[in-house]
Amino acid sequence: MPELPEVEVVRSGLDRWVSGRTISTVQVRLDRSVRHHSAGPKDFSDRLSGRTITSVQRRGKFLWMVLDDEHALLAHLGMSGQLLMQPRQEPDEKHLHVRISFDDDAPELRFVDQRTFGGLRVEDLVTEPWLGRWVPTSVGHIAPDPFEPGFDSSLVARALRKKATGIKRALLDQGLISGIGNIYADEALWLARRHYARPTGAFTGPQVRELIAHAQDVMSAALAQGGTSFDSLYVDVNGSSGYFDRSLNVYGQEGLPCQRCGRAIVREPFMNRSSFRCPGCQRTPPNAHW
DNA sequence: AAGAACTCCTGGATGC
DNA sequence: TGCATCCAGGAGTTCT
Repeated sequence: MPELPEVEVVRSGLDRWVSGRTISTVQVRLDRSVRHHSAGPKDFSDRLSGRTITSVQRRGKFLWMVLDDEHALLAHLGMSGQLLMQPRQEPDEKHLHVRISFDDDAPELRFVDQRTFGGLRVEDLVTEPWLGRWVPTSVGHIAPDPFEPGFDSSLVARALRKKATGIKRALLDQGLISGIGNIYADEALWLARRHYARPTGAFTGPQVRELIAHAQDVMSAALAQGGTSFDSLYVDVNGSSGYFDRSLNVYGQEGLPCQRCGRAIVREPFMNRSSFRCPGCQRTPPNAHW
């Protein structure tokens, strides 16, 4: 499941493969994959034909290709989305939903997505309120991620402490800080020895900043691993595969001993999914906000 | 209006 | 063995 590090691997790969190239035709094979493009699949294709991609950018888990007409092709990978560079003669993947062809002989760009939570859309660019950065319309409410120049953890801490909710809900709130998903939230909380239901209001500013620093650390480590294996035609999303086994301390580790205290990691229902924590070093706080 | 719940989806894993 | 159920979860939508 792509979170910030996995999306960044895709972004950097795409930047190398598609920047400067001109789109010839776009084939939408599954309308659902462009469902957020309000004007429909035909308009989606029409707006891309003839456009040249100037750069590939990212905020949190959103990535977009800036076009030469001041619009952007925005992509979100959802749970299982992949953006692949494939030679034209390569057989279609089972879940190939959108094919973007270029006016040259180099590989085409394919959007492949088994669970179809991801999608593509063409949007205007707008100025967002935190850094004044030029982003696609629907990214306008997504807060800066910890790797952006100008990211201000003090600002995040102030906003977060004002929320009436639990700390993990806040970490997952892309309007507060973006890029963090279920995996890295659990890992950052373990590193900071915090329970996921600790109320945001119980945190001091420095405690929030420490937690954010841990999130940065774990995502940097993941990015370092995902980045190493990427040097082929294949712009992949499973940067998680190598990372999963080696470095995760709590996520998916139910029943295994905590690397700090030896207590068995527990899995608990949370927001219709799961939270993993060590019952020894991440104690349930008073006034827990589930 | 903020915060929480619900919803979308597929296929591998699990249970009987 | 085969069928049914569970489970993964990002973010837009709907609810309270």
